[in-house]
Amino acid sequence: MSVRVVVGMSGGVDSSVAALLLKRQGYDVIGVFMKNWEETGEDGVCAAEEDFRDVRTVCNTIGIPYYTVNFVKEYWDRVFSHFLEEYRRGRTPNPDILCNREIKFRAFLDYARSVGAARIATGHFVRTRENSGFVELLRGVDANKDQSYFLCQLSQEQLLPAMFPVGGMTKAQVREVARSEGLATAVKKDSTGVCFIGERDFGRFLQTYLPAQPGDMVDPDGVIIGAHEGLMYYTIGQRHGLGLGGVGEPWFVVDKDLSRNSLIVCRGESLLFKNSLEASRPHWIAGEPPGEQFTCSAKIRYRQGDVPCSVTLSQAGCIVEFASPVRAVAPGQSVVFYLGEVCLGGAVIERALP
RNA sequence: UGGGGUGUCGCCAAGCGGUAAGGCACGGGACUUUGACUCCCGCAUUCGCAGGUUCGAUUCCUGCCACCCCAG
Repeated sequence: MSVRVVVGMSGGVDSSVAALLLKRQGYDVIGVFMKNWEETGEDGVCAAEEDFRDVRTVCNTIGIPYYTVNFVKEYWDRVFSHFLEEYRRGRTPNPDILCNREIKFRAFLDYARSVGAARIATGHFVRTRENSGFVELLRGVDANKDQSYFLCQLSQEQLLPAMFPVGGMTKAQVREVARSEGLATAVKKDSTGVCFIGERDFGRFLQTYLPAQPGDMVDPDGVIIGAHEGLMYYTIGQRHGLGLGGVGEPWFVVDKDLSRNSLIVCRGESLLFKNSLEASRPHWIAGEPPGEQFTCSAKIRYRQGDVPCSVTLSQAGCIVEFASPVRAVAPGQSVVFYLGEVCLGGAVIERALP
């Protein structure tokens, strides 16, 4: 009896190929499509329906059974409500990091076990490696698609049963395998936007859940130079959508003043560069931090090169000091730590330090 | 109602007789499993208005209008 693996299939190429590879390797593969969001997209079309059709087609091609599991309530309770709360506080959350911790590698893992599977797999571009009894999370081989940033909150318990069949491949190789095997998703465009929710007019999307509170746009000296529609619509480092013209360099959001409901903007980016930050609730994939104080590298947003830094654990969380300034430290986003190829874990950014 | 100055795209701003630079904003696209950033493309047949001179005017002249400044 071969080992049963439940593959989380999104309807995209990566998870399609992940399922295919596992099947080839002789596993007892079951494809499962997660439905985590109810509403239809802006065009009125339910993208999830199309995605499930693709999952069905691909599973038929590979020759594996497929099912759907509904985590709409779990997603709302454990991910989306927190997402809204963060925006309400004027912060910029990363729902997908939470989604991985709470849904894809928790609710989904529980589900897999309930159907007799010891392991789960996804199409994430990451790798794992066993090192003296621990599972390490490694960056994906394709540096351009590495998704370890999004998995920074996973624990040993979650990583141990996880398999990432495409983590050692490049995106081009994944597509080539899909093409040569005749998988329906071979040339399907990569999905973007919040996972399970998709590409949206973000302002309008937020507006349906949170009330907008217009206020002033002020420069660093406090001079009012415009009006904003609601602090939640902007994030630190943002340039567009401010509607501010005039002389010289473009304007950027450099800070938010919640007490005055004002958006602080400035011409040029110089004020956006910071040397250190404070983050809360650090999570270590190994279960323990490397030390009370240590050096590593870190990135403060997805698809950004990591910068050498030193991390010092503190009462509130940790202080991260960078070797070179980082641009646009945004509270609510995650700072994720790396030691070479190994993703150590991450913490939630609370504030930039001067 | 004496003097001086200025009126070019939503905002700045080149241009000074030869047939409207550029930046910001904005729109579209690319990139992207967050939000952002970035990149690419687009964006004034028209230069406050009306006349005149000229082969030809945003550029010269006249008048009018508007705004600004200094005087009062």
